[in-house]
Amino acid sequence: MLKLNTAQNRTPGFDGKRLHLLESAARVFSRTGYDGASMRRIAAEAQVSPAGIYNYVAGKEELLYWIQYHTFDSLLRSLNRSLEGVSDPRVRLATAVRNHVRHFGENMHELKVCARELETLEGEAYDAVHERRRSYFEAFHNLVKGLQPEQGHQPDSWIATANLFGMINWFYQWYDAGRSRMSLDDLAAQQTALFLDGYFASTSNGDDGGNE
Amino acid sequence: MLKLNTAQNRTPGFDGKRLHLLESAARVFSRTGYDGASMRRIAAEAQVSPAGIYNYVAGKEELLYWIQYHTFDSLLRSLNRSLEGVSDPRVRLATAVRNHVRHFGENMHELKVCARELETLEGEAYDAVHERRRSYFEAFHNLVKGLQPEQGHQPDSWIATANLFGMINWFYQWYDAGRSRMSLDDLAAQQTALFLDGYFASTSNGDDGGNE
DNA sequence: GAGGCGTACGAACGAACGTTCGTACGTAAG
DNA sequence: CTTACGTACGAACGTTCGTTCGTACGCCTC
Repeated sequence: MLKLNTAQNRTPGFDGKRLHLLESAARVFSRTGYDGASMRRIAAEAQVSPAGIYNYVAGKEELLYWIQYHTFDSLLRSLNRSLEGVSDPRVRLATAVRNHVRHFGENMHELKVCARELETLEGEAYDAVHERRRSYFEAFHNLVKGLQPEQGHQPDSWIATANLFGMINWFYQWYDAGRSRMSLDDLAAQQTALFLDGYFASTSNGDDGGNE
Repeated sequence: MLKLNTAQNRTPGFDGKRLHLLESAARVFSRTGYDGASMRRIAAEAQVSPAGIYNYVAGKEELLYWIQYHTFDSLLRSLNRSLEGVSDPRVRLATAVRNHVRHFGENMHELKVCARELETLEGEAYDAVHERRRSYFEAFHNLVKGLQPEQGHQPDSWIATANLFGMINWFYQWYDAGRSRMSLDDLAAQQTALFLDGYFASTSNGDDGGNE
């Protein structure tokens, strides 16, 4: 199961075409869901014949796998990059949330697929994506734990992180990038403030809650 | 489209059997998604023949419709019931969250379907469910707005409510009722405290943030 | 017993699914 | 020019889908 399309003799432009195919698939998946999306529709979206898809991926399953793996991997990568040189715990968390929300806004289709089809893959493919996802969550969990260096043990930090993930993942359900008057950065700041200081403090202050 | 199974001469037990069918369908939908669920599997889960389903509903679409409509409707009903006689704004919000989380825990399948298949239905069916969903959200929005009676206008209360919904809706992704050491009520209290006072205040206090 | 109706199911329908096969075209190496 | 190979597609495969049809059984009313 899940025989990946291994490296072989390729034509220049192969990678670019496969990337284009993955983007098209992500669009269709985000619109109709994984099961509701047909290879024929994906092919039409990518302007290829249905059979032509199989020159670039081994099957429908691998399309979803690459989309999810690439998304979590690049999320994690850009997170680590944006955290470089930032030391204040509150600012670090704010940076992470901003990175997440920006990534969401710019790759709405991919992340929608990642949020909705978490349990679709099975076996090795699921495990591989799960590992990246877990790493990303752990990164956030560490940021949350880092908020309180004075306390040795914080039993609820895991659940607090899970709730934070709820806020920053659920917003794809209601946020419309083109139509909203609020920018992605403003939204991220508000979510950070809400998590750190709660609704009262984050709204009675004019700013985002005091992160430097 | 969406011709509902109108009231006709029924046998006693008809409603009970249909309810049982809806519960079976909700289980299958929550396991494999709407598109991934086949009528044959739903029939097997309900211990009926595939053709027998059509004695109780007009089709697959109506199964999802009834599940979603009934879920939001009973959520809204139990919310209003549990708010009776509660006046303190913070306690009202805590009550609403507790009601939501309890309902989630007791009807995991149905609410999972409601969270994941929000955009599956179309036309009149979607509109009917959407109206119930909107009413439920508005109820929460009013509770949030009620937290600050002294301020006339709170522009971000809508977004804050949406973020609160993120917390209390996303937890089906990680909460395992049977395996978690935290009760549903404790979780609800923690989520309320997190929303009201933020991570610092809600965890440095030992209690749930001061409700009652 | 005869008739009507609600309920149940096996069989079958056309449609759509993911995927494979055979073939054709274009290009780079021999 | 010939050969080899990556790329592309139309056609077709077997399977599964949601749904319908015809029929049979059980129960109530005459």
